[in-house]
Amino acid sequence: MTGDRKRPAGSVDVARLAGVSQKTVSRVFNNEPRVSGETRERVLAAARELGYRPNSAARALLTGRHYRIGVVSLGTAHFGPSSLLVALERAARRISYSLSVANSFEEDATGLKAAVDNLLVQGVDAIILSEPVDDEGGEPLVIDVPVLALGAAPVVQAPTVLSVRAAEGGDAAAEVTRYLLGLGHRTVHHIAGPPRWWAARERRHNWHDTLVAAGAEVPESRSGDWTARSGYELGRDLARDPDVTAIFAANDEMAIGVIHALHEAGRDVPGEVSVAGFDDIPVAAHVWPSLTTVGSDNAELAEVGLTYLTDFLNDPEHVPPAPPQHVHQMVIRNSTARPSA
Amino acid sequence: MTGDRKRPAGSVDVARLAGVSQKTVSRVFNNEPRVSGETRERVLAAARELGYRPNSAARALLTGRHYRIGVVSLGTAHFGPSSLLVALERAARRISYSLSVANSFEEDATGLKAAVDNLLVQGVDAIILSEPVDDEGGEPLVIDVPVLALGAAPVVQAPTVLSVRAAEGGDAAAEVTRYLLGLGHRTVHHIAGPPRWWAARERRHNWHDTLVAAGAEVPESRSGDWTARSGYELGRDLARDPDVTAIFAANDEMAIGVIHALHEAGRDVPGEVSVAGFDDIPVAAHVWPSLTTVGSDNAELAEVGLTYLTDFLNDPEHVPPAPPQHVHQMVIRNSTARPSA
DNA sequence: GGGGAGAATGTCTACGTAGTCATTTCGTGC
DNA sequence: GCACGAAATGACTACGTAGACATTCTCCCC
Repeated sequence: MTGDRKRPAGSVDVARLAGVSQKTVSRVFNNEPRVSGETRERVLAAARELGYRPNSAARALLTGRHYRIGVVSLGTAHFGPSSLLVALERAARRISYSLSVANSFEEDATGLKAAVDNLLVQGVDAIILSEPVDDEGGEPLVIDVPVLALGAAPVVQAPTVLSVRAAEGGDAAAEVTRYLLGLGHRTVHHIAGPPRWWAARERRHNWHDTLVAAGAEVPESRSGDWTARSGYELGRDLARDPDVTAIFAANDEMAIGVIHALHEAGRDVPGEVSVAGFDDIPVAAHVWPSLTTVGSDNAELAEVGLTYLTDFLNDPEHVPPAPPQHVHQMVIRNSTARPSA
Repeated sequence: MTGDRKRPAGSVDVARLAGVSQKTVSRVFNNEPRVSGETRERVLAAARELGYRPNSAARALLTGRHYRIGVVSLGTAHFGPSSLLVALERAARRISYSLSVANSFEEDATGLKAAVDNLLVQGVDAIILSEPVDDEGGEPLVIDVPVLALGAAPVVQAPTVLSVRAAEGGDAAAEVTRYLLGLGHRTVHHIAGPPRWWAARERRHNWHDTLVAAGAEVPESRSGDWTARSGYELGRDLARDPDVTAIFAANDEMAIGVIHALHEAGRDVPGEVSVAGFDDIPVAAHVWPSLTTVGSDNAELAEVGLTYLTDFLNDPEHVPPAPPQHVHQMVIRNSTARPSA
């Protein structure tokens, strides 16, 4: 009945059907004020009949705005990045933006640049670096749209670089380390994340400084790759050392791997060795023993960061003075205890 | 030195600098054959100097192709969907497509429609439904681009609906159930996923049919929400029932929750109760006890599905006769064993 | 050296929308 | 009933690219 439409209806078709000019259709769909209620109704009815949908490409061509934000995530399905991505999409959609994703894969040295280029080519109004890594190559990444870095500001050259920082005194890694020392452990061993990652370096750094400040011996730390498997492998070495009574892993999955290794070696957790993780992944409360860890509210981080970013996009002159902050929350469960004896 | 460019360079600017026509620039950037090597060089040099990047919006406006694929994922950070998303992006980028994500949130009944609309508005060449859920409303979802359903074909009305199916005889849930029965368990209890989810229904269905085929009693199954917490809560009930000796959870996280509940109730796993999961998440090998589960190669699923889809987009007349298939692989670990006496 | 084929490049145009500015319509006061 | 400002609408145009078609150039052969 409606006739087959070879190509989708445009605002001109809607205008013809509604008996108005194309410009008026444009006005209706952009919620411009100078349109009478009756005309608006008529246009909307016509649009509905034709199944009209504004052409985003034409709009972007003309205005230069895409209403799309690119997110550089990492090529992993770890809980942190994944939940952040979900939260970002949700926050973006609420303000009528859409999200494009590009992953920077660990094994590919040029991954970050390739991911960013992929986003720039398709047209994005800004780029969010979720869990940034540093480019090893040394030459800074050139990005010609504003950048929001979540958690850190890596070496990028962009018109504007915004960031969401950890709250003052909210060094979560330090808090965990202090907590373990406070239980009576002589020192705390650390299993770090890959050093390329800003988050991994920061956690290691805070752990290190906390030990030094407390006058505790600083054991050598070794780096895993965030996976439970890497935690397991590094954990087997630690399990052999009877002096090890407390281990802080840079994320929960490695912590779970460490506990696995300790179990296998016959060392009780937390009886002989305390283990703490980082992230508070959903299973952390349900593994055996349940994991002491630090959670962060990724939903809020995404919401706050995205608002900060789009506020800037809408009014670049008016950069908020202070970047928003992000807080962590330690959760004490059963994988940590006072040292025996 | 390069002078400030208020707006980014276009192909016209490049053409002027290179001393050629705009159309020739277009040819170079589209790898068209009729361009001499020397001209190509000159154009590329000019483009480099100006920092030229083809305007995707203009191209999309003219050609109607966006080289962008929309993925409807779910608003969760579970391993299955997340790893699939990562794999899809990787596969898409390899063939010069980009990916837009929209999440359909569980709590929002209109989530699926809203997610799809968000994708359609921004312009995508096709939509991938990862882990589809059925719209409860009953009225089918109308999508005016081709759709690829991974794992199932939900009720959508689209010009083309492709799907990737489970391989023949690859009923992974059936395989797990048979395996548990084969160990000597009288029957197998099941903790299902949310019934809206196609995957949850299918696993439950296969579990059910396998029990019936084996002449085993079919216990009532209850549904969780994929989280470890829901598995824990449902598991507490099962832990009280001494007849329960084998439990098959619809995903690994719920299985971990179930084991938690059993531990708490003092029931040994796998000594008294065997528990199997589904997905083979990375920590499954490292929890205590390590988890018997079923893994699937999401990277391959993404690769195969995306190739199938883009082949179709490039040549719609030539639909491959049979949809590609997807295989699962059972991994037996320490959470399952023969029933004790 | 004229002709011709094919390679290389150019000209012109349309895609669908929103900005700019012009024009029409409406309501109000006198 | 006329002037006048504001509200409502319209006409025209540009955005950056690629398709269709035209034109020029190159090389080779008789």
